[in-house]
Amino acid sequence: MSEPTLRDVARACGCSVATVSRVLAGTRPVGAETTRRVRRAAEELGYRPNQVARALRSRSTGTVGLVLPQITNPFYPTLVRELTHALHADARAVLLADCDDDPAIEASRIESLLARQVDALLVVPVDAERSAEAVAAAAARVPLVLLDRSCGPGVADSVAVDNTAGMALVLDHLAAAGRRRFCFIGAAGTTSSAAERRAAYEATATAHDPLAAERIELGDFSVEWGREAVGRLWAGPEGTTAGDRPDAVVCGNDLIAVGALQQLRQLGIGIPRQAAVTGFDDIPMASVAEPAVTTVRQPVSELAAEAARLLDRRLTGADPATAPQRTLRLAPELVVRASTSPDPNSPPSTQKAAVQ
Amino acid sequence: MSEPTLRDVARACGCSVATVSRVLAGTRPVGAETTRRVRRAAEELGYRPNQVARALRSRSTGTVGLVLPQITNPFYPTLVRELTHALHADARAVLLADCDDDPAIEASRIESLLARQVDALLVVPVDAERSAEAVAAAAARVPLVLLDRSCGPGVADSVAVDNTAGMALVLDHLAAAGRRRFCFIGAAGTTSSAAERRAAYEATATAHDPLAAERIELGDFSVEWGREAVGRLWAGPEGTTAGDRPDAVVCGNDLIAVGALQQLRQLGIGIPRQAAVTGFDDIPMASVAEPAVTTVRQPVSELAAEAARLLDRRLTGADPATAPQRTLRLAPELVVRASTSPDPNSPPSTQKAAVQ
DNA sequence: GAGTCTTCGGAGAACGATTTCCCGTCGTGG
DNA sequence: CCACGACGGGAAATCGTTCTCCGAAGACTC
Repeated sequence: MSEPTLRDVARACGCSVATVSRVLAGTRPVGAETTRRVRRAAEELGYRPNQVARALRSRSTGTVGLVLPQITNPFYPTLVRELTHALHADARAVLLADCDDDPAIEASRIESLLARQVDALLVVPVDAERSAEAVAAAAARVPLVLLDRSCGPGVADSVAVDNTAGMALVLDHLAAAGRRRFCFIGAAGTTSSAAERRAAYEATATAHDPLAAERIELGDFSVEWGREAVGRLWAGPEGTTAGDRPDAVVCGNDLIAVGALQQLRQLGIGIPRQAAVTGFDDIPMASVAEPAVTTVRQPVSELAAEAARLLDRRLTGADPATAPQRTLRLAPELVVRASTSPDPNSPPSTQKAAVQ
Repeated sequence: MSEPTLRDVARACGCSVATVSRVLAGTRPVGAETTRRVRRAAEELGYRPNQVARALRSRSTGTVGLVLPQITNPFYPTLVRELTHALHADARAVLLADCDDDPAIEASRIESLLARQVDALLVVPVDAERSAEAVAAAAARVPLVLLDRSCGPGVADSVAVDNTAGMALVLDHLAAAGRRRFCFIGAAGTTSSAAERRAAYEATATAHDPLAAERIELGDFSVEWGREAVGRLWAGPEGTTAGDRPDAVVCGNDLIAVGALQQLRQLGIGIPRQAAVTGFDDIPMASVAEPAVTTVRQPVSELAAEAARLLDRRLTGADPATAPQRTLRLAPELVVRASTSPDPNSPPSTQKAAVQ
């Protein structure tokens, strides 16, 4: 009736559970004839090892928790895909938790995953500050890798794109195309990617345009905010002449860029003639917007592969706990599309950031 | 050092593990004074029940497997979000598996989830035919709910949108707007949503346009295919005059519609003046395309809620195995946008399909 | 030929919770 | 005064593996 167990197989082939376990797990050599008998019996009964029992005994579930701020952010599906495939290849399963961008939910999800005895956690923290406590507590209990965003220094291993380099690619590209009056639409809050991109913009753009730091609008990573922010920037101080308007709208991510684009078009601003627009992440939407958005592509596969590698080191490595923490910064790539390029017919070109 | 167990708590408060378990699980009344002592000890030690041990003993992991064809299809993230939230509310965790649109991978993922003793499975099958065997085998072992797509009759409980009703909404809307020459770009293969939408198009469109069934292009659910298919349709037979071109391009989903839109614009076809374009699903991309795509919105929250409810009935319900299988069809909603509406300034309107 | 290895297999103790018995101790009614 | 039920609590079996001991038997060395 019910699922056959090791006992059933042992009974069927007339030997002990220990022997069956050894044959099936291959942990110790077993006589040829016995091996054959065990294999046959297991096959005939359709025996499948119970992973829960195995996990209890071996103190390892072969399961990794993946904690995301909001899976509906179009940047994450690809990441999830790459991660699950990488982890499945190591015979690990993925417990998924979505946090609805709320640090409190995030803390409770992490707690729940730990209670389920995950072997490790992959966390994209909601917020650098408000996630820090829960993440640090979790990192003290299991190997933990921060992904895409970080969360205070020295908390855990971390893999992310080099936001500063990415922003530099964008700004250099815009400057090379003759843009001189920059503005930035980003996300408020302390989310590390938001903060890093903002800081990189301030630092780099000021070199090209002394007033760049004064034209910064901060909201959240959404299409709606992109629209609203353009409204604010273009409402501007009274008496502003067209010549004072920004000619380059640098956005904190692609969602914002898409919103900005919509609003600019509605205001009758020619893209890219009167204003160039750039995004960040290279989500699918960026390439179907009209005009297609120039953006910074994150190396998602590498991100996932490195995260899996870091986990593996901690889980199977020589010195799991004592090994020094690693922080990896991956080089992004500029994807030039029609929203900044004067010639919409030229094929989109990409440019890799220098490897650091 | 290591995580405290029931034994540790029992030792700390001077009573037996049985008592501690009873207090914490609340399975049997325990004296007031003892209860207090146990609670304090548990609190002080920071005791957290080990879910793996609990699962082994109680034969229930509180875990549900979610099997998706391809999480990078923008329709799924919202579904995943709703599902995880609904299941977390029932104190269940979600093991996620992505199949890369491959029935073989799907079968192996399902097998792996079953070995991990999931209490139930939520499956969006890759293909109605080639997924049937693995899904049926799984359904025989645990409660299983098919989501969004089905997979042969009588295999398992199933919740999906009413594709036929959705297609009817689209076609009626187009006909009411005076469109007369329909064409359809869909997905080949036996995936149930692909097949149902295709069939519904054939049946319904023919009523408005006798030639509708002759203008069908089948590929896959992607932007690229949308572009390519438009190329084919507009390449058409030699000598075709503009008056013979379709004036309505009905697409199997939004991705296809976006691709179609791009190609039509490139060909210089005015949207919606010369040709209307419609999609299906209402993914975020549909509303940011230019022009925004008229589409059929799937009731994703309801889909998730109903799936969770079906699972719950099987898991906690009166007669888990014997209860008759249920097939739910949810009513979709038409979202009219600029790709079919002559007046781009009028706010997008929505129209609910009649509840059946 | 006696002692020492090696090899193969079994018995049984974990792992950490739940749950079924069972045993005292009261209180109470006959 | 005794029997009986209710109640609080403990001992131990159980879930299905893994893994550590142990023992027996054959192979080898000196």
